[in-house]
Amino acid sequence: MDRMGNLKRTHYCGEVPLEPCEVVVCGFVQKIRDLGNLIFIDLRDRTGIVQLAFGDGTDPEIFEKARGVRNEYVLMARGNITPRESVNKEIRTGTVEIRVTELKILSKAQTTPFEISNSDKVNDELKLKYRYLDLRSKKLTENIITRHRIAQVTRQYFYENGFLEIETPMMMKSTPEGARDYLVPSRIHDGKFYALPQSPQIYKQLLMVAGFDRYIQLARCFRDEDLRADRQPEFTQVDLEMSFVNEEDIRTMLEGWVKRLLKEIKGVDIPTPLPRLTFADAMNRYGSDKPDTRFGMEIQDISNLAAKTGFSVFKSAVENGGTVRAVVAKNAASVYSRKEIDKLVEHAKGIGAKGLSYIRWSEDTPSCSFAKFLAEGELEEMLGRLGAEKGDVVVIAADTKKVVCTVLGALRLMMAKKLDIIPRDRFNFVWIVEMPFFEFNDETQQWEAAHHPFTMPLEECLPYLDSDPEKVRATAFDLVLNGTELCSGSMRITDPELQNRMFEALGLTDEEIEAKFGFLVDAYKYGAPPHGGAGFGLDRLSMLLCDADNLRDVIAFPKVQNASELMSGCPSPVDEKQLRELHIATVLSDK
RNA sequence: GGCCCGGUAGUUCAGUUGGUUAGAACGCUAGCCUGUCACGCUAGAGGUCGUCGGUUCGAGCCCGAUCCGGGUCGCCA
Repeated sequence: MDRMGNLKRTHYCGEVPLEPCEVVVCGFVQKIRDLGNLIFIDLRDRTGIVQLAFGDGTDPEIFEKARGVRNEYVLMARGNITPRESVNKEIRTGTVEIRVTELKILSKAQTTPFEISNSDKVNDELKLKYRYLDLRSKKLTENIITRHRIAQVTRQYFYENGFLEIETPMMMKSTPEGARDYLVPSRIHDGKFYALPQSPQIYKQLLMVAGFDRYIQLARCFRDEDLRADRQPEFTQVDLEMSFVNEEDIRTMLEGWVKRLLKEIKGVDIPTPLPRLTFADAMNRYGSDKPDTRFGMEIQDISNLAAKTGFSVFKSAVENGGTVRAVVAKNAASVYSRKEIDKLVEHAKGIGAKGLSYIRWSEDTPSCSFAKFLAEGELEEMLGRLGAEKGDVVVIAADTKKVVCTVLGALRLMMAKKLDIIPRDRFNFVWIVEMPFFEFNDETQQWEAAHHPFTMPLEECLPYLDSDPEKVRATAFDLVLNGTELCSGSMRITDPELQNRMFEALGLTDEEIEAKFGFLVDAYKYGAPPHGGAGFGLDRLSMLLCDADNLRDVIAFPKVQNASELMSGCPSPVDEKQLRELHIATVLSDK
């Protein structure tokens, strides 16, 4: 193996000049093509690939050395950029090659457990165990670099707008409301714990009280909850807070940022202001608080029509204050056979529906699951009202409004995916505004705060706070992109009395309020600018801008479904000695 | 915690009704090859069929349990 010595890299592989000159490049061996008296090596670094050529005038000693090179060896090569005899149009440097005059093998490599250039197809478990190898792949390298650029544009934008980047503590007070905390035991304080932040929420509000006026942080956040494709236990949030603004001002600021990002990262112009939907509209039309608006198939209310029929399921739903609604899937009859529709029905039941009615119109006569309850002409009237035509499939749910919307919202998405009618490379942002302040918990049969307890209700809703929780809406808003929730924001409560009422509404006693949030309530007694802000999921945003469908593809060292990391094997047991120092005794579960 | 999917050479996969020595491609090793870029040709090595148990004369295949990974529901104020 060689040392670099005095040799210095002059160019990255993917960025070499395309005219004759001498260069020094470094990188990993992507591919070797040995033709006997002629050897080609594709050398790869984070910028791309360049071809090294040996033979035809190469010093015999260097040629012999090149013969010993294997995939993923780390090389440094000096040589002359020379036009190629035949061009590779796939890569930027495809018109040239480097005739090597000096070759250093800086590191050898064992045969890798999978081929880097083919890693797309390899099982995730293996790739995650050797994450550092998978990160060499083109896709992950590009994603990680794109993420860097997103962070860079983000900082630039907010700096330009007068935001200060301020770090908040990673070890903070545990506040068990909401998601589970990751705890950090204290060695010095027997039996006491820090928590890792679920978000810097309280600190950033206190920064406003401290007068910093505009704050931004690319903040690491931690939640000890189960994972999903779009949920990691450890994630990064573009966290910001502004003083002397209203929620409209916050949204405008965010829109400017989103517009800049899409332009600089994707080269796409998105019109601002971004469209907005009230929470109620989103639920009514899309059955979701994070609607994918890239396609239609909106939910239609046919309650009054359905109530007239002889179908008792429809009638009783409406009579009991519920609703009957439908989604029409255009030209779906060929894809949705009876069997496929049965699957839909099963799925609907899995998410809370008692059943599902449908009309499948493939032949001249539509086949309708509740036809025998209908009088002459009623089916035609229904189809006409829904705008359904031959070839379409209609699914109908009858239940409480909440169940109907949720079920049809899920089916709408499912069917659209299967029918492949969702346009890719569209960026449909939508604000969800006028979020409800409380939500009804079916289990406890109580109204509970839908957001964190610092969220300000809408001014006009304050009178209903105690009397009529259902009517109270919050200053909270979400930003949704293509059906993924990216951002949550709101104005904050700065009135200590109102804040105390909120804590009480959450079921906290005075003692608990004092112990957990006393410092925050106190802070607001010393002069607090009106303020609000938002937290924006950087990982999810990166995922969407990289056209990835899993957060793992935009996080360098992600965790898997059971929250462990396959490469290092954490979490792992620790020494007895460490536990004793931390005053910790473990109680293992039966398993 | 529930439901669904997956686990066979290093990798991606195939494997018939339960039946002889478990195959292919890529990768790897060796040899040949002066313009390749999915280089080509020849030969070779490489397997605890995730693990444990059961049924059977006989299990990659059937049954049970379990581990690992993925998706999803619950959960994520």
